[in-house]
Parts: sequence; structure tokens; C-alpha cells
Amino acid sequence: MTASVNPRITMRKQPQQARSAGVVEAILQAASQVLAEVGAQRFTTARVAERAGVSVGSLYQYFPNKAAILFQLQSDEWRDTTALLRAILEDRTRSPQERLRAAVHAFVRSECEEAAMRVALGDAAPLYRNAPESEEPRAAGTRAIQAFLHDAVPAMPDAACRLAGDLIAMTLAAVGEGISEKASSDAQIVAYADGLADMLGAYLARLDRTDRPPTTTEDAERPSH
Amino acid sequence: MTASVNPRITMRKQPQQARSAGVVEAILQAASQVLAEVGAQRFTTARVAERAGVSVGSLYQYFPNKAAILFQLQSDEWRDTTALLRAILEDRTRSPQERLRAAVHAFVRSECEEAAMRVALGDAAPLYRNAPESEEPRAAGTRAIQAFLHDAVPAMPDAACRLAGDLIAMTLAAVGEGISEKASSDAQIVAYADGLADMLGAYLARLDRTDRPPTTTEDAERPSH
Amino acid sequence: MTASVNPRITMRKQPQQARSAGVVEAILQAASQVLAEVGAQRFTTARVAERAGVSVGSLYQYFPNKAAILFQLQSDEWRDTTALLRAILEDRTRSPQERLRAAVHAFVRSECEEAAMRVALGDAAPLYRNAPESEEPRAAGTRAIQAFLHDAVPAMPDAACRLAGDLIAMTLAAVGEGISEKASSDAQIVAYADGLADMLGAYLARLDRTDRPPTTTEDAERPSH
Amino acid sequence: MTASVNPRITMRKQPQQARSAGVVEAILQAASQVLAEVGAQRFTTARVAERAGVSVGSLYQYFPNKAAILFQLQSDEWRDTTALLRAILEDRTRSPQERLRAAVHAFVRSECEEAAMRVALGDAAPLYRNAPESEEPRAAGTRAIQAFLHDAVPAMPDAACRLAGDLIAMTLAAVGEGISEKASSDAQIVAYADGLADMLGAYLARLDRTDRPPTTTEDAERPSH
DNA sequence: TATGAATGAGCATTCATTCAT
DNA sequence: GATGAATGAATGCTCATTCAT
Repeated sequence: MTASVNPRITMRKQPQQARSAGVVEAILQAASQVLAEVGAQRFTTARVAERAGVSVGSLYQYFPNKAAILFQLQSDEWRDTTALLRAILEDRTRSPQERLRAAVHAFVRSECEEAAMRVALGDAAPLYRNAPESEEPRAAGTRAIQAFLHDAVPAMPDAACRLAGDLIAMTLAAVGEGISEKASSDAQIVAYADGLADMLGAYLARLDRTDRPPTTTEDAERPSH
Repeated sequence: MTASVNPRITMRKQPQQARSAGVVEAILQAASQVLAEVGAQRFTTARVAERAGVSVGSLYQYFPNKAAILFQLQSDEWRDTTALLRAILEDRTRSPQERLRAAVHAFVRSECEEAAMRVALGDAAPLYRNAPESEEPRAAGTRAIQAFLHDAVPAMPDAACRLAGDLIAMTLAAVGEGISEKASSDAQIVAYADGLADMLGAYLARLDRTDRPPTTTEDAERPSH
Repeated sequence: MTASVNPRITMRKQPQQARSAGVVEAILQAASQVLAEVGAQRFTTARVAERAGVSVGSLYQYFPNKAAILFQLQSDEWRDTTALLRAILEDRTRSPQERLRAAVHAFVRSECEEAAMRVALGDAAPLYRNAPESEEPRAAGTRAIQAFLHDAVPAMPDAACRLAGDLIAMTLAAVGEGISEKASSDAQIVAYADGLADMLGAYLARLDRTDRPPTTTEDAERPSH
Repeated sequence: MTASVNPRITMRKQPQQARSAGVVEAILQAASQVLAEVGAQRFTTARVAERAGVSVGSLYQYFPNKAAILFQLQSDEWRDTTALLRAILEDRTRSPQERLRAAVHAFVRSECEEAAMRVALGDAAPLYRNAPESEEPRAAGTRAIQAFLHDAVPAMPDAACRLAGDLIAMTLAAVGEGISEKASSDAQIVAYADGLADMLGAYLARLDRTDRPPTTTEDAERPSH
């Protein structure tokens, strides 16, 4: 379909030596700057190499192709975000609802930092999306949410848990990006994040109720009019 | 940012004569096929023209640039989808919850038809997204949802209505695309759509409750553990 | 060399009927406006036709190709200029020096009107320059100057007359265009025109002296240091 | 006006390495040949690259665009010509009149070598003329002439010197090009050059006389009839 | 006679990737 | 290892001219 060839996308060599690690870091930083400044369309390896103070040749010594750089950027992104979410979602000192709300806010806020870069990274998705390596980092985030659900709604069957987690992850990712494209002021960001937290919180509540023995209270979800 | 120049994106001339209309139609159909087959990356005016059985020159007689073709495709898409949603959401013979669920299902189903083309169209978004003309079609969909909310939860203040409508529209659009990228079997599509409907339904219910005087029943949204 | 093919450049048909004359006139006016507004580079038959309120087809009914329009413009230009120069240069009530100075001023002034158009017309010269038809209008101007010389310096042999006339015509044309490109204020234009008149006036004086029996006065042209 | 955007016109990188210098030289030579052979109209980067035995990509590694190549050609041209003129005009062992005449002859002769290329280069002027970088090389030639005037006619005020120098430079450039377009035989070239030298020599003499205290001899410039 | 849709060769420029030094 | 020059296919778009209606 969209792209048929998926040559490879992972780094050529693990940065073992200090110097290599430095070069890789420089390339990734440069890449993120270039992405933010010129957009996905005009994101070129030459520009990245120049910005990183490195020759194109060196760049290709560490990354097999352009997509690999973008993929690494996105991976790091997801890794950080996943860690962020997990830290919040696993905090058993707070109620699931509170954790979810906090996670949404944290996620949206993080998404809105460097919005330009993230939007551009999204635009470049076609370049790395199709690679199989691309699955795992995304999946990790999804798993964190699924684990949270499993914990918050223990009664929910595994399959349901997976689907709901998937859905929440997708919503978070997509709406987060949408907000970062759209919102300008901080207040607006907070308002959107609140709305999104309401939405996901309501979903969580319903999942909880659905998967528990019916109570005697009237069904809160009954159509209101 | 991502792209700074936005030359124009609307059609060059209205297809007045029968022949012209035919050509325009042929171009758009060809475009959607090419998009589905080769993806956004390799979507070229030359390919579109060839597939449409038309010269490049002719293509450029009707569309000022490549982005305009993609924009037209997306516009038509949004127009149809908006009409679809409105028809369902305005049907007062059903409860709001029922309408919302039906709308979600219809939307997801429509999104999954020609999935390849739609995904590619999404990938091409950077090319038309920045144009001001791009606002309206999207806004129309959002307005339809906001109108539905206004009707379903009359007590909700306008501002809240706008934000919630915005959020639902974003979720629908983004998750819809996500599902069409992800889901393979029909059963899976239905499952996802059901989940999404649950999520939005729960949100609607909460909006409804939030904006009404509290009842005597226990608050169903209270953190459950 | 520069261009090898010279298909034809003269008008397709003489504008016999009133209507035709009108159309031709409209096309030429439009052409001169388009030339001034978008420059030679982007001077296209489509633009001219649109500006003239005429179809491309009609345009091609009167002019065999784009070059023909430009050639006509230039021809008219030369015709007018030649008439202007001749009127001044033939006025025997004034001394040749006076006439020459007046002619230079008139020429430069006329050249600086619609400077943009004239510069662009000059830029387009490669398109019509090579055609044989292009000789005559230019030659007419040259002949007017040669006639003036013949009259002002009767003693000068024909060949010398031709060469000097040619040279003066070239200088006038080239420097006139140069001034119209360069000069901004009216004062500057007058200053340049004065200088040019001085130059040509001095040349005329020398031609006169050269072709007369030597006088007893010292040779004014003798190197001054 | 004629052209509104002037992206840049100077070389991308200085040819530091021997190899690079060779490539740049090859490109410029090829460009001048292509220009002479196919004219400005059909002067394309592809043709130049092919003729230079270089890929288009390489060409664009050294020149940011087509105009830059033409500009470089013209610059080199002006540089050489300026050096030529200066060498002659500064030679105090000869009288100003002699120097001027020699300079005119040298200039015209040099202009008539590779006439085809020079005419085509003139035709291409619209492509580089508007760039600010284009000023300097031209100005250098003008300054050389102004310096000569300053030396030859010390009494002349600076402003007059500038204007006259400007005028002479324009005349030289324009008429030189005119002659190279027109003249075929060597004899004809010499004849034209002689005429031009007469013209400029007469102007110089007049400038000299104008700016000196009047002598007792009769005014040689007085209209002769 | 007028129209204007159709044509398609042609052009400037970009960019991922390789490989000789 | 590092460099950066070289490659050349690919792309978006223009425009003079024709010709069916």
C-alpha cells in the first residue's frame, strides 16, 4: 500500500564508544532541531549532518537511512512518554481516576512542548511507520495503559482490556497531537487536556461498572432524555 | 513551522461545461486510485494525469497545484462524512446515546472503506493542512457534532459545548484513521467501533450529568476504588 | 547562433475591418501592459489574451506567434521614435547642434516613459531580433539620423555618413535604454540626457571639422596635456 | 517590474580543492560554449552539465542556480575587461586621447571575440541583472573610467566626473555589444571602433575644454553652419 | 470566425545514498 | 574511521500552439 519497501530502520551499530555516542546524540539533536525548523518536507540528511557538525558520510555510518533517524527520534519520544505515563499510572497511592487524569495532563503537556517538532515528526510518520521495528515502542506505551486498566478494573477480561487499552492509547496519541497542532495558549491546552481527561475518565468509569456485578443504583448511562 | 507558503489550493475553474466536469471527475478518481496504490510519497501529478487519461497540462488547467487535488479529495471526503454524521445525529426519533453510537459506527465503517486511500490522504495532509481553505470543511464536521451536543445536553454552556464538540470531532477523526490503519477483519473493526462508541457515549453521559442539578443517586463517576 | 529558426514574425492579416483593427489594438495594448507588469520572462500569450479580453485562438488569428506581438510592439515603438527624431532633426530653423541636442532629450524622455515596458521589450529582443523583418524599422531610424548628418555635414562622404549615423543610432538606442533602466528621478534623467547630448554634439562637431578644409585656428581636439 | 525575486547568485562554495576548481572551471567553460552554441533561450543546466562531463547534481553543488552560472560568466568577463581597460587607461606615457582610443579599440576587439557567447550572455542578462551582487563588477569598470577622467581632466568636478564616466561606460558596453552583433569582417570592426573612439575622444576633448578657463581661440563647438 | 480545452516536451531544482580518497 | 564530492532519477509546473466544436 503506502510504501512497499522496508529496508531496515534500526541503527547501524550500537554506540559503544563514548565518541560514537556523542556523534549519535549530536545527530539526533540536530535532527530534532531541523525537523522543528524546516518541517518534515524539507528534512534532509544533508541538513541534519550540517547542523550536527558531522559529515553525511558519518551520519550514514550510524543510521542506515533517513527513516532510521526519524524512527529513533520517535522511539525515544515514545520511550520517554511511556516512562512518564507508567510512573503516573502505576502510582497506587492515588485512585485510578486521579491517575488517569494526571497522566492525560502530563501527556498533553509533554506533547505541547516542542509542538513544531512533534507535528513534523508526525508528518514524517509514513517514512518509518511501516517498518516492523516501529511496532515495539508504540506497543510499550499501549501495554502500560493496558496494565493500568488491568489494575484499575481487575474484573475486565483480558481481551477487553487489550482493546480498551489500545483505544485509549490511540486516543491519547491522536488527540494529543491534535491539541498540540491546535492550541496556542497555555489555558487552552489545559482546557483541552481537562476535556480529554473527562472523556477518558468517563470511559474508565464505564468500563469499571460494565465489568462489575450490577449494583442497585439506577444505570447512570441510561439515555438522559 | 512545517510549511510557510500557501499559494492557493482551490480549483482553478468551476467545471462549467459537461466535458470539463468529466475531466475533473476523472482526475479526482484517478487521484484517489493513485493515492491508494502508490501512497502519498509517490503521488505525482504525472501519475494522476496518466491514470486519468489526460495530459499534465489539462490537469493543471483545473487544479493550480498538486495540493489542490489532495485538498479537493479531502474536502469531498469531509463533506460526505459530515452529511452522514448529521443525518444520524439529527434523527430525534432516537436517544442521543443511540444516535452517537450509530454515528460512530457509521463513521468508522466509512473510514475503513478505501482505507489505503484515506491513510495516504492523511499522510499527504502536510501539503494542504496549512491552507486557510482547509479550515471550513473540517469545521463543518465539528459544527455538526457541536449542534448535536447542544441538542443532547441543552443545559451545557456554549463554551463547554464547543470544546467538547471539538474534542469529540478530533477523537473521531484521529481514532477513525487509526482504526482504518490497524484493523484488518470486519469483526475487529466492529469491536473497535464499539469501544469508541462506549468511550464517547460515556463522555456524553458525563457531560449530561455534569450540567444537570445533582440527583439523589450516587455519583456513578466517583472513583470506584 | 543564438537562434536558428525564424518562422515568421509579421502579422497574419492586415487589419482591414474595423473590428479586426480593434482586436489587434486591444492585443497590442494588453501586450504592452503585460510586458510592463510581469516582465519578458513571464510574458505569455495566455496572459495577453486574457488581458485583452480575447481568446488565445483569436490572438493567433492575428499574430502567427508570440514573437510577432513583441515585434509589432517594437516596430510601433521605432516608428514613433523615428517620426519624433525626424521631426526634430529636419527642422532647418535650428542649428544642427541644437537639433541634435533637442533630439537626444526628446528621445531619452520618450524612452523613460513606460520604462518598465521598454526594458522588458529589450529583454525579449532575442525573440524577434533575428527575423529579417526586424531590420527595416530599425533601419528607418538609422536613416533619419544619416540624413541629418548628410544635411549637417554635407562635406562628409556617404560611407562615413553611414557609419557615423549607425554609430549615433546605436549609441542613442543603447544608452537610452541604459538610462531608462538606471535613472530614477527626473533630474537624473535630464542630467544623463544632457551628458549624452554633449557627447553626440562633440562628435558631430568633430565630424564637421574633420570633413572641412583645415582652418587656421589651433586644433581644438589636440590632446590637452 | 521585470523580476521580483532574487534568491542568490553567488557561488555555493569556493573551489578549495584542486578537483573542485577543475569542476568549476569545466562548468564555466561548458556554459560559455553552450551559450554560444544554443543561445540564451535554450541554455539549460542539463546541457551545461552534460557538456562539462558532470552530473547536474555536481553543477548544483557549486552554483545555487542557473543565474549564478551566467552571473559568474559575466563577472569574469567584466573583471577581465576592467583589467584590460585599466592597464591601458592608466598608462601615463601616452596622452589621454591616445589612451582612450587604444582602450576603445581593445575593448571592441575583445568584445568581438566570442561574439556569439557575449550576445547570448547579454540576452540572459534579465536572469542576473536584478541581483545586488551584479552591481559591483559593473561598477568596477565604471570606476576605472571615472578614475581615468579624473586624471585626464583634473579640473572637472567629481559629480561631473561620475556622470561622464557612467555615460562613457554605458556607451562602451552598449555599443560594444551592438558592434559585436552587427559587424562581420575585421575591417568593419575596426571601422566601427574608430568611429566610437572618435565619438568618445571628441567628448573627452569637450569635457576638457568645458572645465578649463576659456582660451582666446574661437569656440570649436560653435554650430558650424 | 471565435473559442478555449488539450497537448506534452521541456526545465530548474532536490536529495538519498555511495564511495574514492 | 571520516569526509564530502558525485550521482542522476525524480518531480512539480509552464507555455506556445493546435484544432474540434
